[in-house]
Amino acid sequence: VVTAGTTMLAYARGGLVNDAKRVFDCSPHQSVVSWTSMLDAYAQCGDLLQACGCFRKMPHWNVVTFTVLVQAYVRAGETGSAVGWFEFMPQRSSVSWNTILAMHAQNGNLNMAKRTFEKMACWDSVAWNTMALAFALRGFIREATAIFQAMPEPSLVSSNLMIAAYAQNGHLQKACSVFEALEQRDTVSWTSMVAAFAQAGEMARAKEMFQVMPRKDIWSWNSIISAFAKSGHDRQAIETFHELSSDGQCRPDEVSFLVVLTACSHVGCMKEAWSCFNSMEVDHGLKPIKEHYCCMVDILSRAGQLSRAEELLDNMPFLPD
RNA sequence: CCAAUCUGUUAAAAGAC
Repeated sequence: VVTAGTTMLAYARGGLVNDAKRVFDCSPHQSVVSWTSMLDAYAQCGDLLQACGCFRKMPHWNVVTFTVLVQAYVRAGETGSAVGWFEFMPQRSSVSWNTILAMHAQNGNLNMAKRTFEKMACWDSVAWNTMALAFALRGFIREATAIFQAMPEPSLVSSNLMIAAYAQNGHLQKACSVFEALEQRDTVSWTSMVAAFAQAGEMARAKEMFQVMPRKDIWSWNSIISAFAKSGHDRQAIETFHELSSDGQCRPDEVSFLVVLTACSHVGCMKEAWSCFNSMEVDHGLKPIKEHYCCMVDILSRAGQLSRAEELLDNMPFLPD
């Protein structure tokens, strides 16, 4: 019973809801925790209907259950229902409050974010970070800075988000200062700097950051590949993608393919695009999604291969829109 | 503390300017 939730969560993170469900069904005794993990699995894969169904079937709910449900509505973009359930739930934890706060921040609803923040009984590090983000996303970088400086206990996440906030608002130097002031850095810090230099058009320094960073994850790879593709270094993007494909630590994901297909499209290299697209499923077990098809159709159309583009659309496993 | 919340990578088009 204790490990069922953990196992299910592992499956859920990998997008393997069905496996999570199997573990759940095989558990001799289903606790609130395993029910909630199952609910979360549906929420994480974006299946709101299943999530709601799961919620209704549960024998008991607690504050975590409700919060996961609220989060499911947030992920589905159902702001009203999220708030509705948030207000309905019998108790709210700081995580519940932070969930709603983050929703308003992501929606760019600064006023609601402020109101929520003011209503909170206490502000933990997540609440402070989310509030700084709310300002940064709307371009209020001075206010974000003020929040950052007012934080009682800024965390690595706080610094990382400020690096990105400064970079996205054109303050590369400030991003660098925050990065240099860090005593501990994680992969997010480094990747944020790769993106920061790239956004400022400093590709040489972006590349250098990528090369010297102590550990790279898939986000780091995608970040540099995307930077190459956006700056017209499409051959480098494709080359780096191939390095990633033969890397021992990381495997390309859906984003990697989307980005490399874009690079192929820029250079008009249909052969390369096809071979990438095909290797997605064959070599990497990744199902192309709408965006990949879109990109391929675009490449084929530009190359004048309209019949092949149509053929691809006809063989798509989902309905075109 | 068996589950929930904050940070880095995402194509094209449209719209706005």
